[in-house]
Amino acid sequence: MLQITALTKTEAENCPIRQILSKVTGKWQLLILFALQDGSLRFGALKRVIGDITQRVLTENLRSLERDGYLTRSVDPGPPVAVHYQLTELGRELAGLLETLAEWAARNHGVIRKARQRYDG
Amino acid sequence: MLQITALTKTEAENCPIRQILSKVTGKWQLLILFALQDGSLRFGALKRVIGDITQRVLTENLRSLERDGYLTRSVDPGPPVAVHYQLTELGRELAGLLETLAEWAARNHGVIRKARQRYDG
DNA sequence: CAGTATCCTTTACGATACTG
DNA sequence: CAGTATCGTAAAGGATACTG
Repeated sequence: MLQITALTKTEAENCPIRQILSKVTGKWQLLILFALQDGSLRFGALKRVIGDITQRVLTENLRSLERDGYLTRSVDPGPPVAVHYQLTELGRELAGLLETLAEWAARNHGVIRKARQRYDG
Repeated sequence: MLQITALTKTEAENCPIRQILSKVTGKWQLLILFALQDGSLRFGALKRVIGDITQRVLTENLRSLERDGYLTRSVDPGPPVAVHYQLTELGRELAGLLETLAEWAARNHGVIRKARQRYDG
């Protein structure tokens, strides 16, 4: 098992596990992976499914996920052009793990909300 | 299952699952949970174990995790004072799930690094 | 349709100094 | 020892306008 704590600043920057986990960080990557679990989607559809993401941010996050190999981007030159995004096997694996996390969150959100109220009071 | 996509901006802000997952977001919460998995630690020890976190940021993140009920803070008034942080059952559950994720990252970081090189080239 | 470009705000984080 | 206070930086994100 690789070490991810007790690291100096430069070690931490080069830690591959931290780099990967930092991708799950951020509001959007997880939601994008979820949205693509049922099959490929075009840019516009993806934007509608997620709902509250801007075009610029969606593009940014798609590029980042594509770079790491979680999804593929394929252009069907029209006109009009149609760009399809689809999870890779790696992306499906990660999406599955994150879904476990989301299900846990769904089961426990009541408890957590109460904890917050207690702390704030 | 609660819905976490296709939400308006205000729905998203009130989505309990998104709120919980946003806690895993950020560089530090996950590392703090990991550091406390083997038992309680004092503030200073926790800081040393993580290595590259500042005092201010550690405090901030500990308060946030305490607020959600993932850990408890107990003060042993000295002098000198000693403050112990310890995972709750909820915290241990979350830490376990995140460890699964970290192990997956450890197994796949080679593949991901290669994907990045291909994309950048 | 699927983006870019620009500008702005917010949030996280870092560095350093100080304190009961 | 375990913080708080203050200041500054950087990255993420939001809003809006424009384009092949």
